[in-house]
This record gives sequence, C-alpha cells and structure tokens, in this order.
Amino acid sequence: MRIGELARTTGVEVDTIRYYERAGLLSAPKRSDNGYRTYAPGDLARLAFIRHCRALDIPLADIQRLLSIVDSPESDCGEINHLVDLNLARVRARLASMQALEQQLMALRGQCATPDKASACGILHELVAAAQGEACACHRPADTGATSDGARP
Amino acid sequence: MRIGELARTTGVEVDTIRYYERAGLLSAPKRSDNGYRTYAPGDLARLAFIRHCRALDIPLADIQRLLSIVDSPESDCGEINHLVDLNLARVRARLASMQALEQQLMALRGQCATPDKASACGILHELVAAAQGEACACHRPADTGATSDGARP
DNA sequence: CCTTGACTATGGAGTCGCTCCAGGGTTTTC
DNA sequence: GAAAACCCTGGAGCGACTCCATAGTCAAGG
Repeated sequence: MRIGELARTTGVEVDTIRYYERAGLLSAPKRSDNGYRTYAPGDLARLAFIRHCRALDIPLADIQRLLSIVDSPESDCGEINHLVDLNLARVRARLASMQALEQQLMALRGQCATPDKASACGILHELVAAAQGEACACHRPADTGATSDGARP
Repeated sequence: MRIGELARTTGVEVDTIRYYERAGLLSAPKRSDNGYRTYAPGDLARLAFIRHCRALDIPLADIQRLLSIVDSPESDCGEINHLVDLNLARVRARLASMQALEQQLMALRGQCATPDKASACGILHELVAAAQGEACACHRPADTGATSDGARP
C-alpha cells in the first residue's frame, strides 16, 4: 500500500502522513525499489488511531505516549486516565473562556443596529472606550477592568 | 515614553509590541538619540485598542482593518458589523466543536474506572475500536462514522 | 516510441501570534 | 565605578500542519 492509498483510506493527507513520520509517530515504512513508501495493514491501524485521537484534539505528544502504551500492553493504564483527564481539563478551560468571549462579542454586536458612519458606530466606540478603561459591555464591574488588567482569554 | 513603560501601562509585553510594529499594526515610533523607541500618548491608545481586541480573540488581520477604519472616521461602519459577525461565527463554531469534544472525552474517561493493565483499559480499547470504525462513544450513530469520515473538530 | 497525467520523493518555507535568546549598547542606581 | 535594569537587532522556536519547487517513476493512450 502506497502513501496515496493510505491517505485516501484514513482521510489523512499525504503531507500530514510524512509529517507524522518525521515527528516520530509513525515508524519509517519499507521502501520499494523506486523509493516509494510501502505501508503494511498495521500502519493503517496505527494512523487511524492517530487520526481519531487528533479528532479528539489530543496533542501529538500525548498521542505518542498513548501509542507507546498501546505497544506495551502490560504497562499500567493509570497514565492513560491521567492523559485523558488533562485533555478534558484543557478543553473545559478553553470552553469556559470561549463562552465568555461569545457573550462579549454578542454585547459588542448589539451596539450597532444600523450601519452608518464609522465615527458614530457603537461597536467602534465601545472598543475604543474599553481600551481606555471605561465601563463597557466586555469589562463588567466584577472584572478588574482598566487599562492595566489581565483580562486574557 | 519608552517601550518598557508602554508595556507596563498596557499590559502588553515588550517583545509583543515590537512584533506588532513589525506586523504593521503599530507605526514605527520616533527614536531618541540612543536609538530607543519613543512613544506618544496616541500610540498608547492604539496599543490599548489592539490589546482589547486581542482579548476578544480578534485576529491581527481583522484588528488591522478595524484600525484603518478608526483612522478614517468618515468611512462606512458596515464592515465593522461584518468583522464582528465573522468573529462571532468563528467563536460559536469553535464552541460547538469543543462542546462535542468535551462529551467525547467524558465518555472516554468513563470507560476506565479502576487503573489496571493497559491491555484491559477501556479507554485504550475504545480508542483502538473507534479508529477501526466500530461503534464507540465518540462516533454516535448520527455521525458519519467509520474510518474514512470527516469528524474534524 | 513518446507524451500525458497521476503519483511519489526531498528539502525548505510559510502559517499564526507570539516568546525567547544571544550578543551587544545605554541608562540608572547604589 | 560597578551592578542592575533597560534597550537594540536578528534570528530561532512553538504546534500541527500546509504548500511549494524540483525531480524521479510509472501506466495508459495515440
């Protein structure tokens, strides 16, 4: 099986497969006489595993760790729990900040009902005012507010 | 005002300020005799504006567009609405995929209650099975499922 | 036999938004 | 006068790809 067929079968782009090889997630496959990569069914399963983990947004370093555990089935699976927990925490943290972000953008969007001159635009006014540390829909009173705060998302 | 003071006042790191200058979001400031950047109050307001937009996760290219609109207040503000709408849509799309992701990771986490041998780990089994296209907690029946689907996050 | 087109190879650069570093010069403080 | 704090430039690194130029390989059609 050549790289193109592997790509079509798994839905992973050819460039990405080669990238995974460089990154050490896939071992270098055999080469045919013309230098083409030749993959075995085991490579297909391994790449499908990687692809599924990536669909779960698990970083490559974690996937590499999971693969090494898969390769040694006698090892303790406690680390697997830990990896999944870490990724879950990461996703939840990002989720919370994005929900706040959505609220802020919605509030901002509500500032401009009818398009007009930019100088009268509520959105722009809001952004400028917020940058100056005035009260705005984005920095609520509960927030630390002002120009020097740390409202990173 | 030198770059360090600007950084402290706005909460933007020195390196980032120089990066914004390179990226064209901040115009090159005057230099004093020793070559140090010397910023005017207008630069402070501009950088605070950028910082606030970044807190809203608006990409630099969009911020650059907003800044050019701010610079020409007679222009139409319709594009501002459009930019905010686009960013809102982007955030919402990402939000939806992350919520699905959280569900999938939670389902995965539920597969392993008690740490044991990796060969018996429900999480690993689930990941491998899912990669092989079998039914799993991640690919629901409603999903297109299987090894060649497009469940990108 | 030759061309066309699909496929594959390599190495390197580009993406985004920073962040860090080396190796220097300058200013402030003790 | 020395130490600490500040500033400069240019370049590399991050994650996870993606795209490119250039070149070799192979099967089908004319």
